[in-house]
Amino acid sequence: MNNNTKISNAIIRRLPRYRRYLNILRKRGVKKVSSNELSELIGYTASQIRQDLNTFGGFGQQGYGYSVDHLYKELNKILGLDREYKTVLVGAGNMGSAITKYTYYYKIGFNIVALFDNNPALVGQKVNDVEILPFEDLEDFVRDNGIDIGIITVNQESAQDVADTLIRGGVKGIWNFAPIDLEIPDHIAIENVHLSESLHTLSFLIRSKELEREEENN
Amino acid sequence: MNNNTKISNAIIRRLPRYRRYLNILRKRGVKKVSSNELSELIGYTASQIRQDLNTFGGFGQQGYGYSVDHLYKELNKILGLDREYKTVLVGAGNMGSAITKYTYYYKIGFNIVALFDNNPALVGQKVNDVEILPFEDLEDFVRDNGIDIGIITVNQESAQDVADTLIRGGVKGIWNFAPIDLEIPDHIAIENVHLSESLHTLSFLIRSKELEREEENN
DNA sequence: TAGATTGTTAATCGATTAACAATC
DNA sequence: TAGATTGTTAATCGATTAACAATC
Repeated sequence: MNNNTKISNAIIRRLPRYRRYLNILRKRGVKKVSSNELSELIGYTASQIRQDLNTFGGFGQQGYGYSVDHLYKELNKILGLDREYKTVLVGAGNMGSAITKYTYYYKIGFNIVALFDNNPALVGQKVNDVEILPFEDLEDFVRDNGIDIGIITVNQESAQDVADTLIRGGVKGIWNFAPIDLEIPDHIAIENVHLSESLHTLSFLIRSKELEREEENN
Repeated sequence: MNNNTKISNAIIRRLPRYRRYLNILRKRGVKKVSSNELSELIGYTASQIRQDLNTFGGFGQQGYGYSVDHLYKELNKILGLDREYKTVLVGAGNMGSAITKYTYYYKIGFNIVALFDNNPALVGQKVNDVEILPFEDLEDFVRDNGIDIGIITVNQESAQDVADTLIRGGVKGIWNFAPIDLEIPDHIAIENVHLSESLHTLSFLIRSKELEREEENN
């Protein structure tokens, strides 16, 4: 299925989006969808949609289209959403709490089983029934409980140390919110949410559109 | 400078990263840097770095390299970070509060001047000295105070309505955290932070690396 | 001046789109 | 069977890399 051919980053970024729209269709009770209909909905070309899906398998039926339900399930499998991930979060500050409540609310297989912080004032408290434990317990906890994912919501300075600890404990992936590019061995998955860079992108876009308008007025 | 040639999305996404690394060098007191040194640091090829920068102007000096300080300042200008943005946030829940405190902490020209929520229990409360106002005041507030940016941290169902209201009020850009693709007129800038899609990407990467390992063992 | 490194053109690579044969 | 739509190959487009002349 994923037959060792490296999937390009461009495709990977589109997959969760396909899934999201398929889910919408599914909830609406739509049974089948063609690449053309999907194209109108999602905004990618029909050709691209067919190409993308066909890197993973032939999920459609010629002359008919795609079964919404089937394609949705296949996308879940492709995305690895057909299983549970045991997750810990490190850095139980504002962002950490918000993320904890967020993943709790949208619970979809990412089960945060413990929070960690090195602030003694926070240790022992709970966020959504999840206890905050001291940072020094992190590595053992990860190892003993077979934790799959570590979420990093500490500051820039501690982020690499936290990542190293999580990896020593044996996590498979890291969801990083610290504004830094972590050094990570090749076999560990990493996904960054760089909020300030996102905000700077918005700033760039605002400025670009202002410049466009100025030029139009010339 | 930005002379109406459309900047590709690929380049735009790299710009904040350049800025981040230039800032690191600047703080270290480094005065000059070559595209080769930058390449080792950031991980893009030297050629790409020179290409990228030259879409905005010739910031370097042949035989010497780039002045860290000058390039950093130019990047700030390019990114529109040489000004202040008046900002409001709509949806003062967990994520909203966290984002408010976050931008407050990293304050870099994005000044959140008011929060909005339609929950009467929240209205009147404060987050970091910023008051929570009732949602029905949003449009007038945006108009009367010349708000530039609206941050959306409400749920999926209300997000489009919030966006419409912000746009009627006259914002120039929207930073959207709701898991939906907003319908936005062309002259408004939009930047999405789709956390669940980011998490799904991580899930995909974890699964991919597992598959890789399995194949190696065959 | 000689050495270094940019700015920029040309070559390559990869991703997207178009086209159409296969087939339901 | 005829019509529709996929799966897939071929053509195009755009982005990245390589190369080198310009120049500090």
